[in-house]
Amino acid sequence: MSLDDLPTRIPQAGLESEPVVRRVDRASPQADKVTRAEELRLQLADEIVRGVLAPGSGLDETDIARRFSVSRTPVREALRQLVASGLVESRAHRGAVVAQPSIERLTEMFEAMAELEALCAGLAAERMPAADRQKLEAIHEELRVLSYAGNPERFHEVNERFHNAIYAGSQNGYIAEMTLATRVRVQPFRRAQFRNLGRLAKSHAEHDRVVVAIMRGDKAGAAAAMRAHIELVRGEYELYAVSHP
Amino acid sequence: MSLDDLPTRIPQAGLESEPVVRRVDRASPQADKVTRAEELRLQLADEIVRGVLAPGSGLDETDIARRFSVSRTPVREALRQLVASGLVESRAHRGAVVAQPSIERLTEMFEAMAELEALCAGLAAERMPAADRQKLEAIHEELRVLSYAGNPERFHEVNERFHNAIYAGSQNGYIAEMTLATRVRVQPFRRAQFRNLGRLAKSHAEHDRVVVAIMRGDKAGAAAAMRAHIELVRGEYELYAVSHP
DNA sequence: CCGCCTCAAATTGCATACAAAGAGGCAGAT
DNA sequence: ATCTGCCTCTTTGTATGCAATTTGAGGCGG
Repeated sequence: MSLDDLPTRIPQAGLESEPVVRRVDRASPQADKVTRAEELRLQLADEIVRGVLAPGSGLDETDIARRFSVSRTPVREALRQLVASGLVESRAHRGAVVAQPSIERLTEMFEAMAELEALCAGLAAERMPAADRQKLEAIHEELRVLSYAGNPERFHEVNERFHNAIYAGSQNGYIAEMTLATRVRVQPFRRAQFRNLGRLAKSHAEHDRVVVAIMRGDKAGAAAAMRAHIELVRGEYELYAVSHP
Repeated sequence: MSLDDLPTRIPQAGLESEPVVRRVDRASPQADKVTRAEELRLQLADEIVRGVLAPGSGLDETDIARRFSVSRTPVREALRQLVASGLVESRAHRGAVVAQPSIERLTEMFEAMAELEALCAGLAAERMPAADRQKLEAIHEELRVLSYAGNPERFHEVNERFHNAIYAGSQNGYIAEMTLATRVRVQPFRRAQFRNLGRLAKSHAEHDRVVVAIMRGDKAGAAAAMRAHIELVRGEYELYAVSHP
């Protein structure tokens, strides 16, 4: 899977509850798979990540098939892929549900995310091409402005571009994908992230230390700053208390 | 997926070319899914990892279905999961093949593996329970003996137990799974690893530095030693030169 | 009164039939 | 002779029907 395949910043679907598969017509060069299973996978992943489908929700194959006007076959394939990606859990003959990791598991995922993001930041400090460093600074500046404007929605969007830029800066697509995948899997549990506006400015200040270290080529500093950032961010989250059977 | 689900050390299938799905009757507590798709997934993953199915080999759905005496449906589901796990690549209407990453991609995967293993080793140095440390030392000792005996087959098996023990020592299942998954994905390209027996002793010496650091609780030392080990190991591999379309 | 066993309903797993999309070959034109 | 366009054939994608398994409820026995 490429970085852009993951459903992190899929265009807002609005509030249309039309039970129709939304065409994912992006201008990407390699026109993607146009199979129903693939569209379903993206659609369902999007809904899970955006919280439309809450963790623990049942994913009845027949229901979903009816909802999207397809047969159960592509639904099953989409669900299988979502299981493999970690967004969905299923047991044989017992149905599938949106993944609902235990608190311990979530803690592990956050720790992994901190380490992976720190790794990316450190590698970026060493290797990021000058042009990309400038772009990173531009995004960082954009975030500064947005932190004043106080638009959590838009801040969240640009914030993801910021982190993605650092993943790419690692110059290692495999690590970048792992990191993004982890971010995506944690996403459903960080819905309330930028609710309080004070967080925006704090976040920007933390970012600043990361950016400065990367610009300096300070590998250890960038990694440490990013690790600290993620750990602080983690503290702000409302981790849904989930009980596990 | 749990650590044990991954097909790293699946019991030898021998040379029986019987086209019958082998029952995976392990004594694990939670009896696994017994669906044909799941058995196929394990079987195919095993064959890919063991090199029976070489990178680039075509995976014809109908052929596989005939070979295992099942319909195409479970075959398709197994293939989809393998695609998601990275062992198989497929394009719509064009079939699936055993993943054949480019040299650049393989290099990325090795770097990721080095970093992940180093992370695990560092965390293990900090957190590993005393009992598990003793088990690690026991495995390490076992490897020492095997490095004299000069049995590459068995050495490889115990070597995996060694690394798995360190993954587990991180006390972070998510990171452990990522690391193992990466190791599995690289596996098809490191077949010739322990061909020359001199490598066994060298490998044990490198392990020794890792173990000593972990026992000391020396996080940075353990990480550095493991990173060095993986990078040395990487140098020994014959990376299949693959051309990419 | 509690627990176990049996049975039925619902849901997933699998098989088969059909549709659609690429790939390759052949023919005709340049 | 070569290139291009069409046609066919192979392979994958989808739909639908049937089989198998789980699970809950109800009855029977202790």
